[in-house]
Amino acid sequence: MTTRWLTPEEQRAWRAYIAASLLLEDAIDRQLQQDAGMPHLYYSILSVLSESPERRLRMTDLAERLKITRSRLTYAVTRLEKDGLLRREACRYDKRGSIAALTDEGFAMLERAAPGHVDTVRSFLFDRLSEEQVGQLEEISAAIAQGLQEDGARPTADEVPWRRRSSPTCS
Amino acid sequence: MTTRWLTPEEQRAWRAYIAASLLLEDAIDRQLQQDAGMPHLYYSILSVLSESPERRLRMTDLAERLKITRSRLTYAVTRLEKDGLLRREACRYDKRGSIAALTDEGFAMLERAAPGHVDTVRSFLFDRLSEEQVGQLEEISAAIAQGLQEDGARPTADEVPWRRRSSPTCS
DNA sequence: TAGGTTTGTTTCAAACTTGAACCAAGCCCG
DNA sequence: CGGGCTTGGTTCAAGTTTGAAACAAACCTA
Repeated sequence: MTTRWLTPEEQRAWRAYIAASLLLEDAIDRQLQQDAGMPHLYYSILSVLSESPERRLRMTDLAERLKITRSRLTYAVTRLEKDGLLRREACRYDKRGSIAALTDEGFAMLERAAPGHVDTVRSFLFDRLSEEQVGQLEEISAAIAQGLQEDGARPTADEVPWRRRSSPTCS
Repeated sequence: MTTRWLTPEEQRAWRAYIAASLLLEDAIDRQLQQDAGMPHLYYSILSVLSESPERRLRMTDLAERLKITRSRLTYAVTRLEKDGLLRREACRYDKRGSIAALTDEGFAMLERAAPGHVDTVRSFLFDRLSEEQVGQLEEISAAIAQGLQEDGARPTADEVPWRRRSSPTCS
């Protein structure tokens, strides 16, 4: 079958999207690096932890929520642990498991950095969009993410949504 | 002034967006790495070059179109040059300048890789969106990008849009 | 036209990411 | 029980990105 190339509209959308996502991630990374000394992903790790029961989560669950590989998470957590912002704990129920737990220092850092971060997201993203567009963005993103989660994005034959095992947090 | 936190709608949109952009870039990177042996950015460099007059562009212009730093571009171009996919040429009009020129081999590689890449973008992005959503995505992206280009995203006091100097390609 | 500033590009070290390989520990089933 | 397969996590080398510093050529301007 012969390739179906992108229409001009799709071309424009694709390029605009690429540019926007690069610029946005860049701006956010820069702000957080400046004000909190860490890139966006690392901030997100702390943020997700802070909202989890007991402020702790198993590595795999954390990686899944953040949509990153375990390997990448391991590296990040090692750094954050070195900085004292979180601590690794053993999992009582599964001796293979390790749990990332936000420290008080980590929580404090988050509280300190959050306002600046939110301001940035607001001024670069939400201040530019109408309320309607915010809704559209969510739907579009959800559609994309959904497509990428289920099928062969990260090909693991048996990782089917209705069979999620979602191990308990061990909390 | 006290921080204006994100509304629940904004929260959802933000998280969905982060997840989608991570997953999408990941999938595209993986496909291109597999099929063309290079990450998405590197493919984009070749692609932009292929559409430029004489298939060549000055480093700074290239960096500007791709929304990346010159430093990052230098590294990428060095690698691509090593692979024989492009060549660096001196700029006749400005001895500081250097020009990246797509080689025939680079163009051939692009022709070989393009169908697979387009398929991927289509199946992970455009096949999931209605025609309307494609338009919305473009507008949203354009709005974001615009905000990030003009003001202090990359703070260079005199880099004001109406004073763009956009040096000629030396072609 | 010399000297200072700006612009175009590269370099360098430190940080981060990737993917494959590895090592346990759980699980399964004879 | 006792292998063999799966799962949770880390490790390692190679590749990439970052930001600041270095350099050189071009552009003032007095």
